[in-house]
Amino acid sequence: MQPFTERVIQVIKAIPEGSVMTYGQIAEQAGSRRAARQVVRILHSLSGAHKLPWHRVVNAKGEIAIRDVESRDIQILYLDGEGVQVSREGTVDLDKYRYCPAEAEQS
DNA sequence: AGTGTGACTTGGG
DNA sequence: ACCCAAGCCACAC
Repeated sequence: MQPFTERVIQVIKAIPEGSVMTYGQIAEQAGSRRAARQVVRILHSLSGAHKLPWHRVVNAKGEIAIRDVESRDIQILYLDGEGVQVSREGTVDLDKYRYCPAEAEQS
C-alpha cells in the first residue's frame, strides 16, 4: 500500500462517531490538499474491504456524495444512528458535525 | 510512458 | 442560489 493511501485510511478511521469529514479535509490531513479525488478512488476500492467508516465522509457541501441510491440510504441510516441528523435530501450540517483533527489534538 | 478514472473542489457567470 | 468548466491528484491498466 502506498503511503498516501495508508494515510487516508488512517484519517478516515480516526473520524469519531457523530462526526463527518469532507473529502478535501481528508486529503489535506493525508498530506495532499488537492487529492480529494484520490480519496474518492480509495473509498471505491476499500468500501467493502477495510472496516472504514466511509459513511462519515461527505462532500464540501455536506451532502451525501455517493451516487448509488442503495448505498446512499445505508449511509444516511448509519449517520442517523450515530446522532448525525441527515435531511431528507441527504445533507448534514457541516458547521455542526464537521470533525476538525486540529481541535481534537488540543484536547 | 501514456491514458483513464472518480462518492471532489473551487471559482466565475 | 444554481449550474458549468476547469483544475487536481494518486493509482490502475
